[in-house]
Amino acid sequence: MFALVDCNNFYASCERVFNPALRNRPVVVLSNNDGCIIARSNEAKALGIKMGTPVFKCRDLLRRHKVAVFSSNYPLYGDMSSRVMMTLAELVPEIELYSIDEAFLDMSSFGRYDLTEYAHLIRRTVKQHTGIPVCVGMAPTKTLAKVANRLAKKNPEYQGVCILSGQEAIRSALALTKVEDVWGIGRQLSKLLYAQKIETAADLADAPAPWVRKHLHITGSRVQAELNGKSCLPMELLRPAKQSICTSRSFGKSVTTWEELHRAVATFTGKCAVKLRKEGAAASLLTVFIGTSPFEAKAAQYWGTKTASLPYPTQDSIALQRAAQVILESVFRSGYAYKKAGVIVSGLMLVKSLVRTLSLFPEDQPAPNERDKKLMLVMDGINERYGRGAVRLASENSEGWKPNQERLSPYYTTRWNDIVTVRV
DNA sequence: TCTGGGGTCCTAGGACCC
DNA sequence: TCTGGGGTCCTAGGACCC
Repeated sequence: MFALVDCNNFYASCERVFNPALRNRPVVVLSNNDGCIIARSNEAKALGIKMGTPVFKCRDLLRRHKVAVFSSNYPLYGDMSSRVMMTLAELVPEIELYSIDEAFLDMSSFGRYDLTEYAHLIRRTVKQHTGIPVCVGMAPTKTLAKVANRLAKKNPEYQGVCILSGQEAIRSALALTKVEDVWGIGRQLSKLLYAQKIETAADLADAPAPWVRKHLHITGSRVQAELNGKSCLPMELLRPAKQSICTSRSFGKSVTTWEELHRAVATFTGKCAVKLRKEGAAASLLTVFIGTSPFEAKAAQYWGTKTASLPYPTQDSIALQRAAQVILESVFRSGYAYKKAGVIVSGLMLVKSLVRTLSLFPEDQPAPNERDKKLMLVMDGINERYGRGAVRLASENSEGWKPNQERLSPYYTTRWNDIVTVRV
């Protein structure tokens, strides 16, 4: 048996933990740049606010119902997530951190336990330790555990717990689940499935396997097998090494000058470098992209992206920024109102297993700068001790492109000065 | 005025090797 | 009229997830 533990309305719940005045009030959390609604409390869902709605389209509704609106506060959500995960890790021998608000638990060693009772214990303990409400679904495969979790969320009478063991329980759960709500079946595939009159998870489980293999490929076949109780997706206890790292933002206002765009790209590159060093990885490829707003129908549109390979794999902010500037120069076109930019590092290798490839012409080969390497260590050390951004490269500067973040709550759990803040 | 960010996996096709 | 068989690597594009 697998359990899927999923936090309810996670970001909205995080905002509530430290602000009791928000209980029973509709709460929404916005995307970066305060653009879209990306989390809603149950009260906000009941008002008909849809996931992903642009704020400007429902500003009236938010005001009318006195909805509490927050910019996203990732330091808070990340910290609350690790508290939830630490609590879960104490309750079961093996846990897979699946996303910021979800974890799979291996329940195979709980044969002698009453699973329903244990699921309720998990819920109570997480609530008590962290203040975050969760739902628990259990079933013989991960995909079925997802189905179970969804039923636990949708049906208040389940009190946050749904156990699917036995054929009958599984079959009726599948009949109640629309095919587009199955994990791994997105918009495009459900369109294809509906055209074949495959409308529920039960229909998909019963569909001819060769047809599924042909049209939904290997991943779809696995989903089908998992719905039929055959476990294909094992627990993944170690997070696999990252293959790419991306930092990108929409801008608070349009950016037209080279200087502002350069500052943004330098900042994103610096953030990628920090993430690389945290991952213990070095990048051999660097991508820079910049673009105008696709929503401005009348304005001139431009989307520029370019990838360059680096002379040697590196995690050095300075080397990466130099390379990023060269790429930016080649994609930059003046005369456009830029709204977004980003940097991707890829071709990652773990530093500890890095073997330097020597050049046939060593005198031409650019060499890593040993002094800068030490500088990075010192910078990371200072920022670790005194807080993110305590020291940075001068090129990293948010002037001119800073995203909107008007409704930010305090960093309740990660910044001393914010801990004493009381908000009503 | 105002529309997110960060990832993964799979497939097909092209270029190349012997 | 007729032109092999067995591979790898890379990239772009499309699908999915949270």
